[in-house]
Amino acid sequence: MSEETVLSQAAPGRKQQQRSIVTQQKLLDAAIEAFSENGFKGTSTRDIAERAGVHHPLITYHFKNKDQLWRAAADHIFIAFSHSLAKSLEENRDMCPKKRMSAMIFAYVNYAKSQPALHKVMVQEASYPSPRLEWLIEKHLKPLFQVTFGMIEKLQQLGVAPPGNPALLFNMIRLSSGGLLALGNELAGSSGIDIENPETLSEIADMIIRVFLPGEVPAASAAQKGAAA
Amino acid sequence: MSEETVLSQAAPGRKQQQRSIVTQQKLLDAAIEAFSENGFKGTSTRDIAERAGVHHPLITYHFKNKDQLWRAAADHIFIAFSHSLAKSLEENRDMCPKKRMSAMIFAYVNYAKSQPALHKVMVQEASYPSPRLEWLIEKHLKPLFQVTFGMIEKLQQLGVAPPGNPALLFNMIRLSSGGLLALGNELAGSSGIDIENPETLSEIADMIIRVFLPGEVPAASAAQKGAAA
DNA sequence: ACTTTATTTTTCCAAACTGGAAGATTTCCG
DNA sequence: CGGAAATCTTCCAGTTTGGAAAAATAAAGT
Repeated sequence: MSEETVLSQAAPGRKQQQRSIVTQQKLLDAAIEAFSENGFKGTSTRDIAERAGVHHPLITYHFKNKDQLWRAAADHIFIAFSHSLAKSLEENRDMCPKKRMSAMIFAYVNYAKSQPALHKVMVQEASYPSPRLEWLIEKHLKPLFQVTFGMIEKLQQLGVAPPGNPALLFNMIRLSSGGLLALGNELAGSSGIDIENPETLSEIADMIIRVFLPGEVPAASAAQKGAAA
Repeated sequence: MSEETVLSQAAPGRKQQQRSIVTQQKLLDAAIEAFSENGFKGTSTRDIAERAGVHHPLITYHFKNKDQLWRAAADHIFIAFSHSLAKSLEENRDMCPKKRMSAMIFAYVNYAKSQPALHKVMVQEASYPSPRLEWLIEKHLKPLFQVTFGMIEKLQQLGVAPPGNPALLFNMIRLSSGGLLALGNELAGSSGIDIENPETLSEIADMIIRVFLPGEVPAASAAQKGAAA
């Protein structure tokens, strides 16, 4: 059953059907929504099936059980997210470090808007230790963060980002974008911030850059990247 | 039964007993913990009673029902929080605006550490619209935020805080402190950040100030407050 | 001490919901 | 058409749900 499903199914005599892919997709979308709203414990497989408009035993069929469905949903979110960041990095390969990071922040904000579950699920799972949290950290967070820490450090060396623990700085950027958008329902009422307005998104990204990357790249390293080895 | 319980009980013939206060406190603490971990829907009254080490019908007795218990728990968190902020403001009444805001950020970070539920509950409730979210916004968030928006605006006028929508700026500060601490379980594994270490807390507060309040107060307004009316 | 009230304990309920299994049925590919 | 893939229906045994009601205990108030 294709890359979407749990563990490759050895040698299936026949290829996966189109409708099956559609069903899996609907279940994944519904699962992401439900898990991000109510957490793992607070979500029932029946709730997910209902949101997907699908009979609940199909979860067993496609994903084996609730836990595997959760993992597939998390994969879905984080793989798409890291693709989105990678694409941004790729497109700005030749820009200066500050422009590259700025582009990444834009990508971050936009992805967080289209998929608020990215951050909600993290908060849900970080509430208390669990095997899922460990899995999430090892499989998705660490690899993603390692890359970013390096970028931040370089920006600090260039005087673009303020000094201090780069991991801390990165997490603040992360929360100012993803964390902010996850609060969408609250911000409208409490702060008059409308995250549905596309202009608000640019406003957020701009402010993050203004605040976290206030310096300018020295002329020496502006042309191409690599200055301090 | 005292200010802790739901709606004053007209004229009780006798005064509340000490053990009752203790029970209510235990239930509130347990409720805060449980609701912040699993959200309203994902938390059962029995789970709360168990954490409190108390028989579950006592919830009905003291708080009427699950919804009222949630509200009492939220009140408990937010009232203590706003007291903590008010105290900080009071103690630094005569300082310059930047020092005053810095002190408030310290207070914020420290409260968020001692009560991570402050932010967790917000994310939980902001997941989807609900009467609880509306109530929270109107009763606690709006009043609290109004004050802070004003402080931020003044700091922007003084050139201490970067320009832009003050509400946005404030929410970023809020997420960089409260939001960060709510992710404690994750940060240790993903970023090597140990929020149990008291030094980490100062590091966080320092960085927030460095990043969000980079400017210095002009000498003219440094002596006392009020410069621009 | 004795009555009255506040608080806790025990027991119960009816309903909804839990994750998952099993088998019948339909749809699609070759 | 034959067979595999996917879906639908039905069922289950058990737990959990929020809350009610009544019985028991502990603390005041006098």
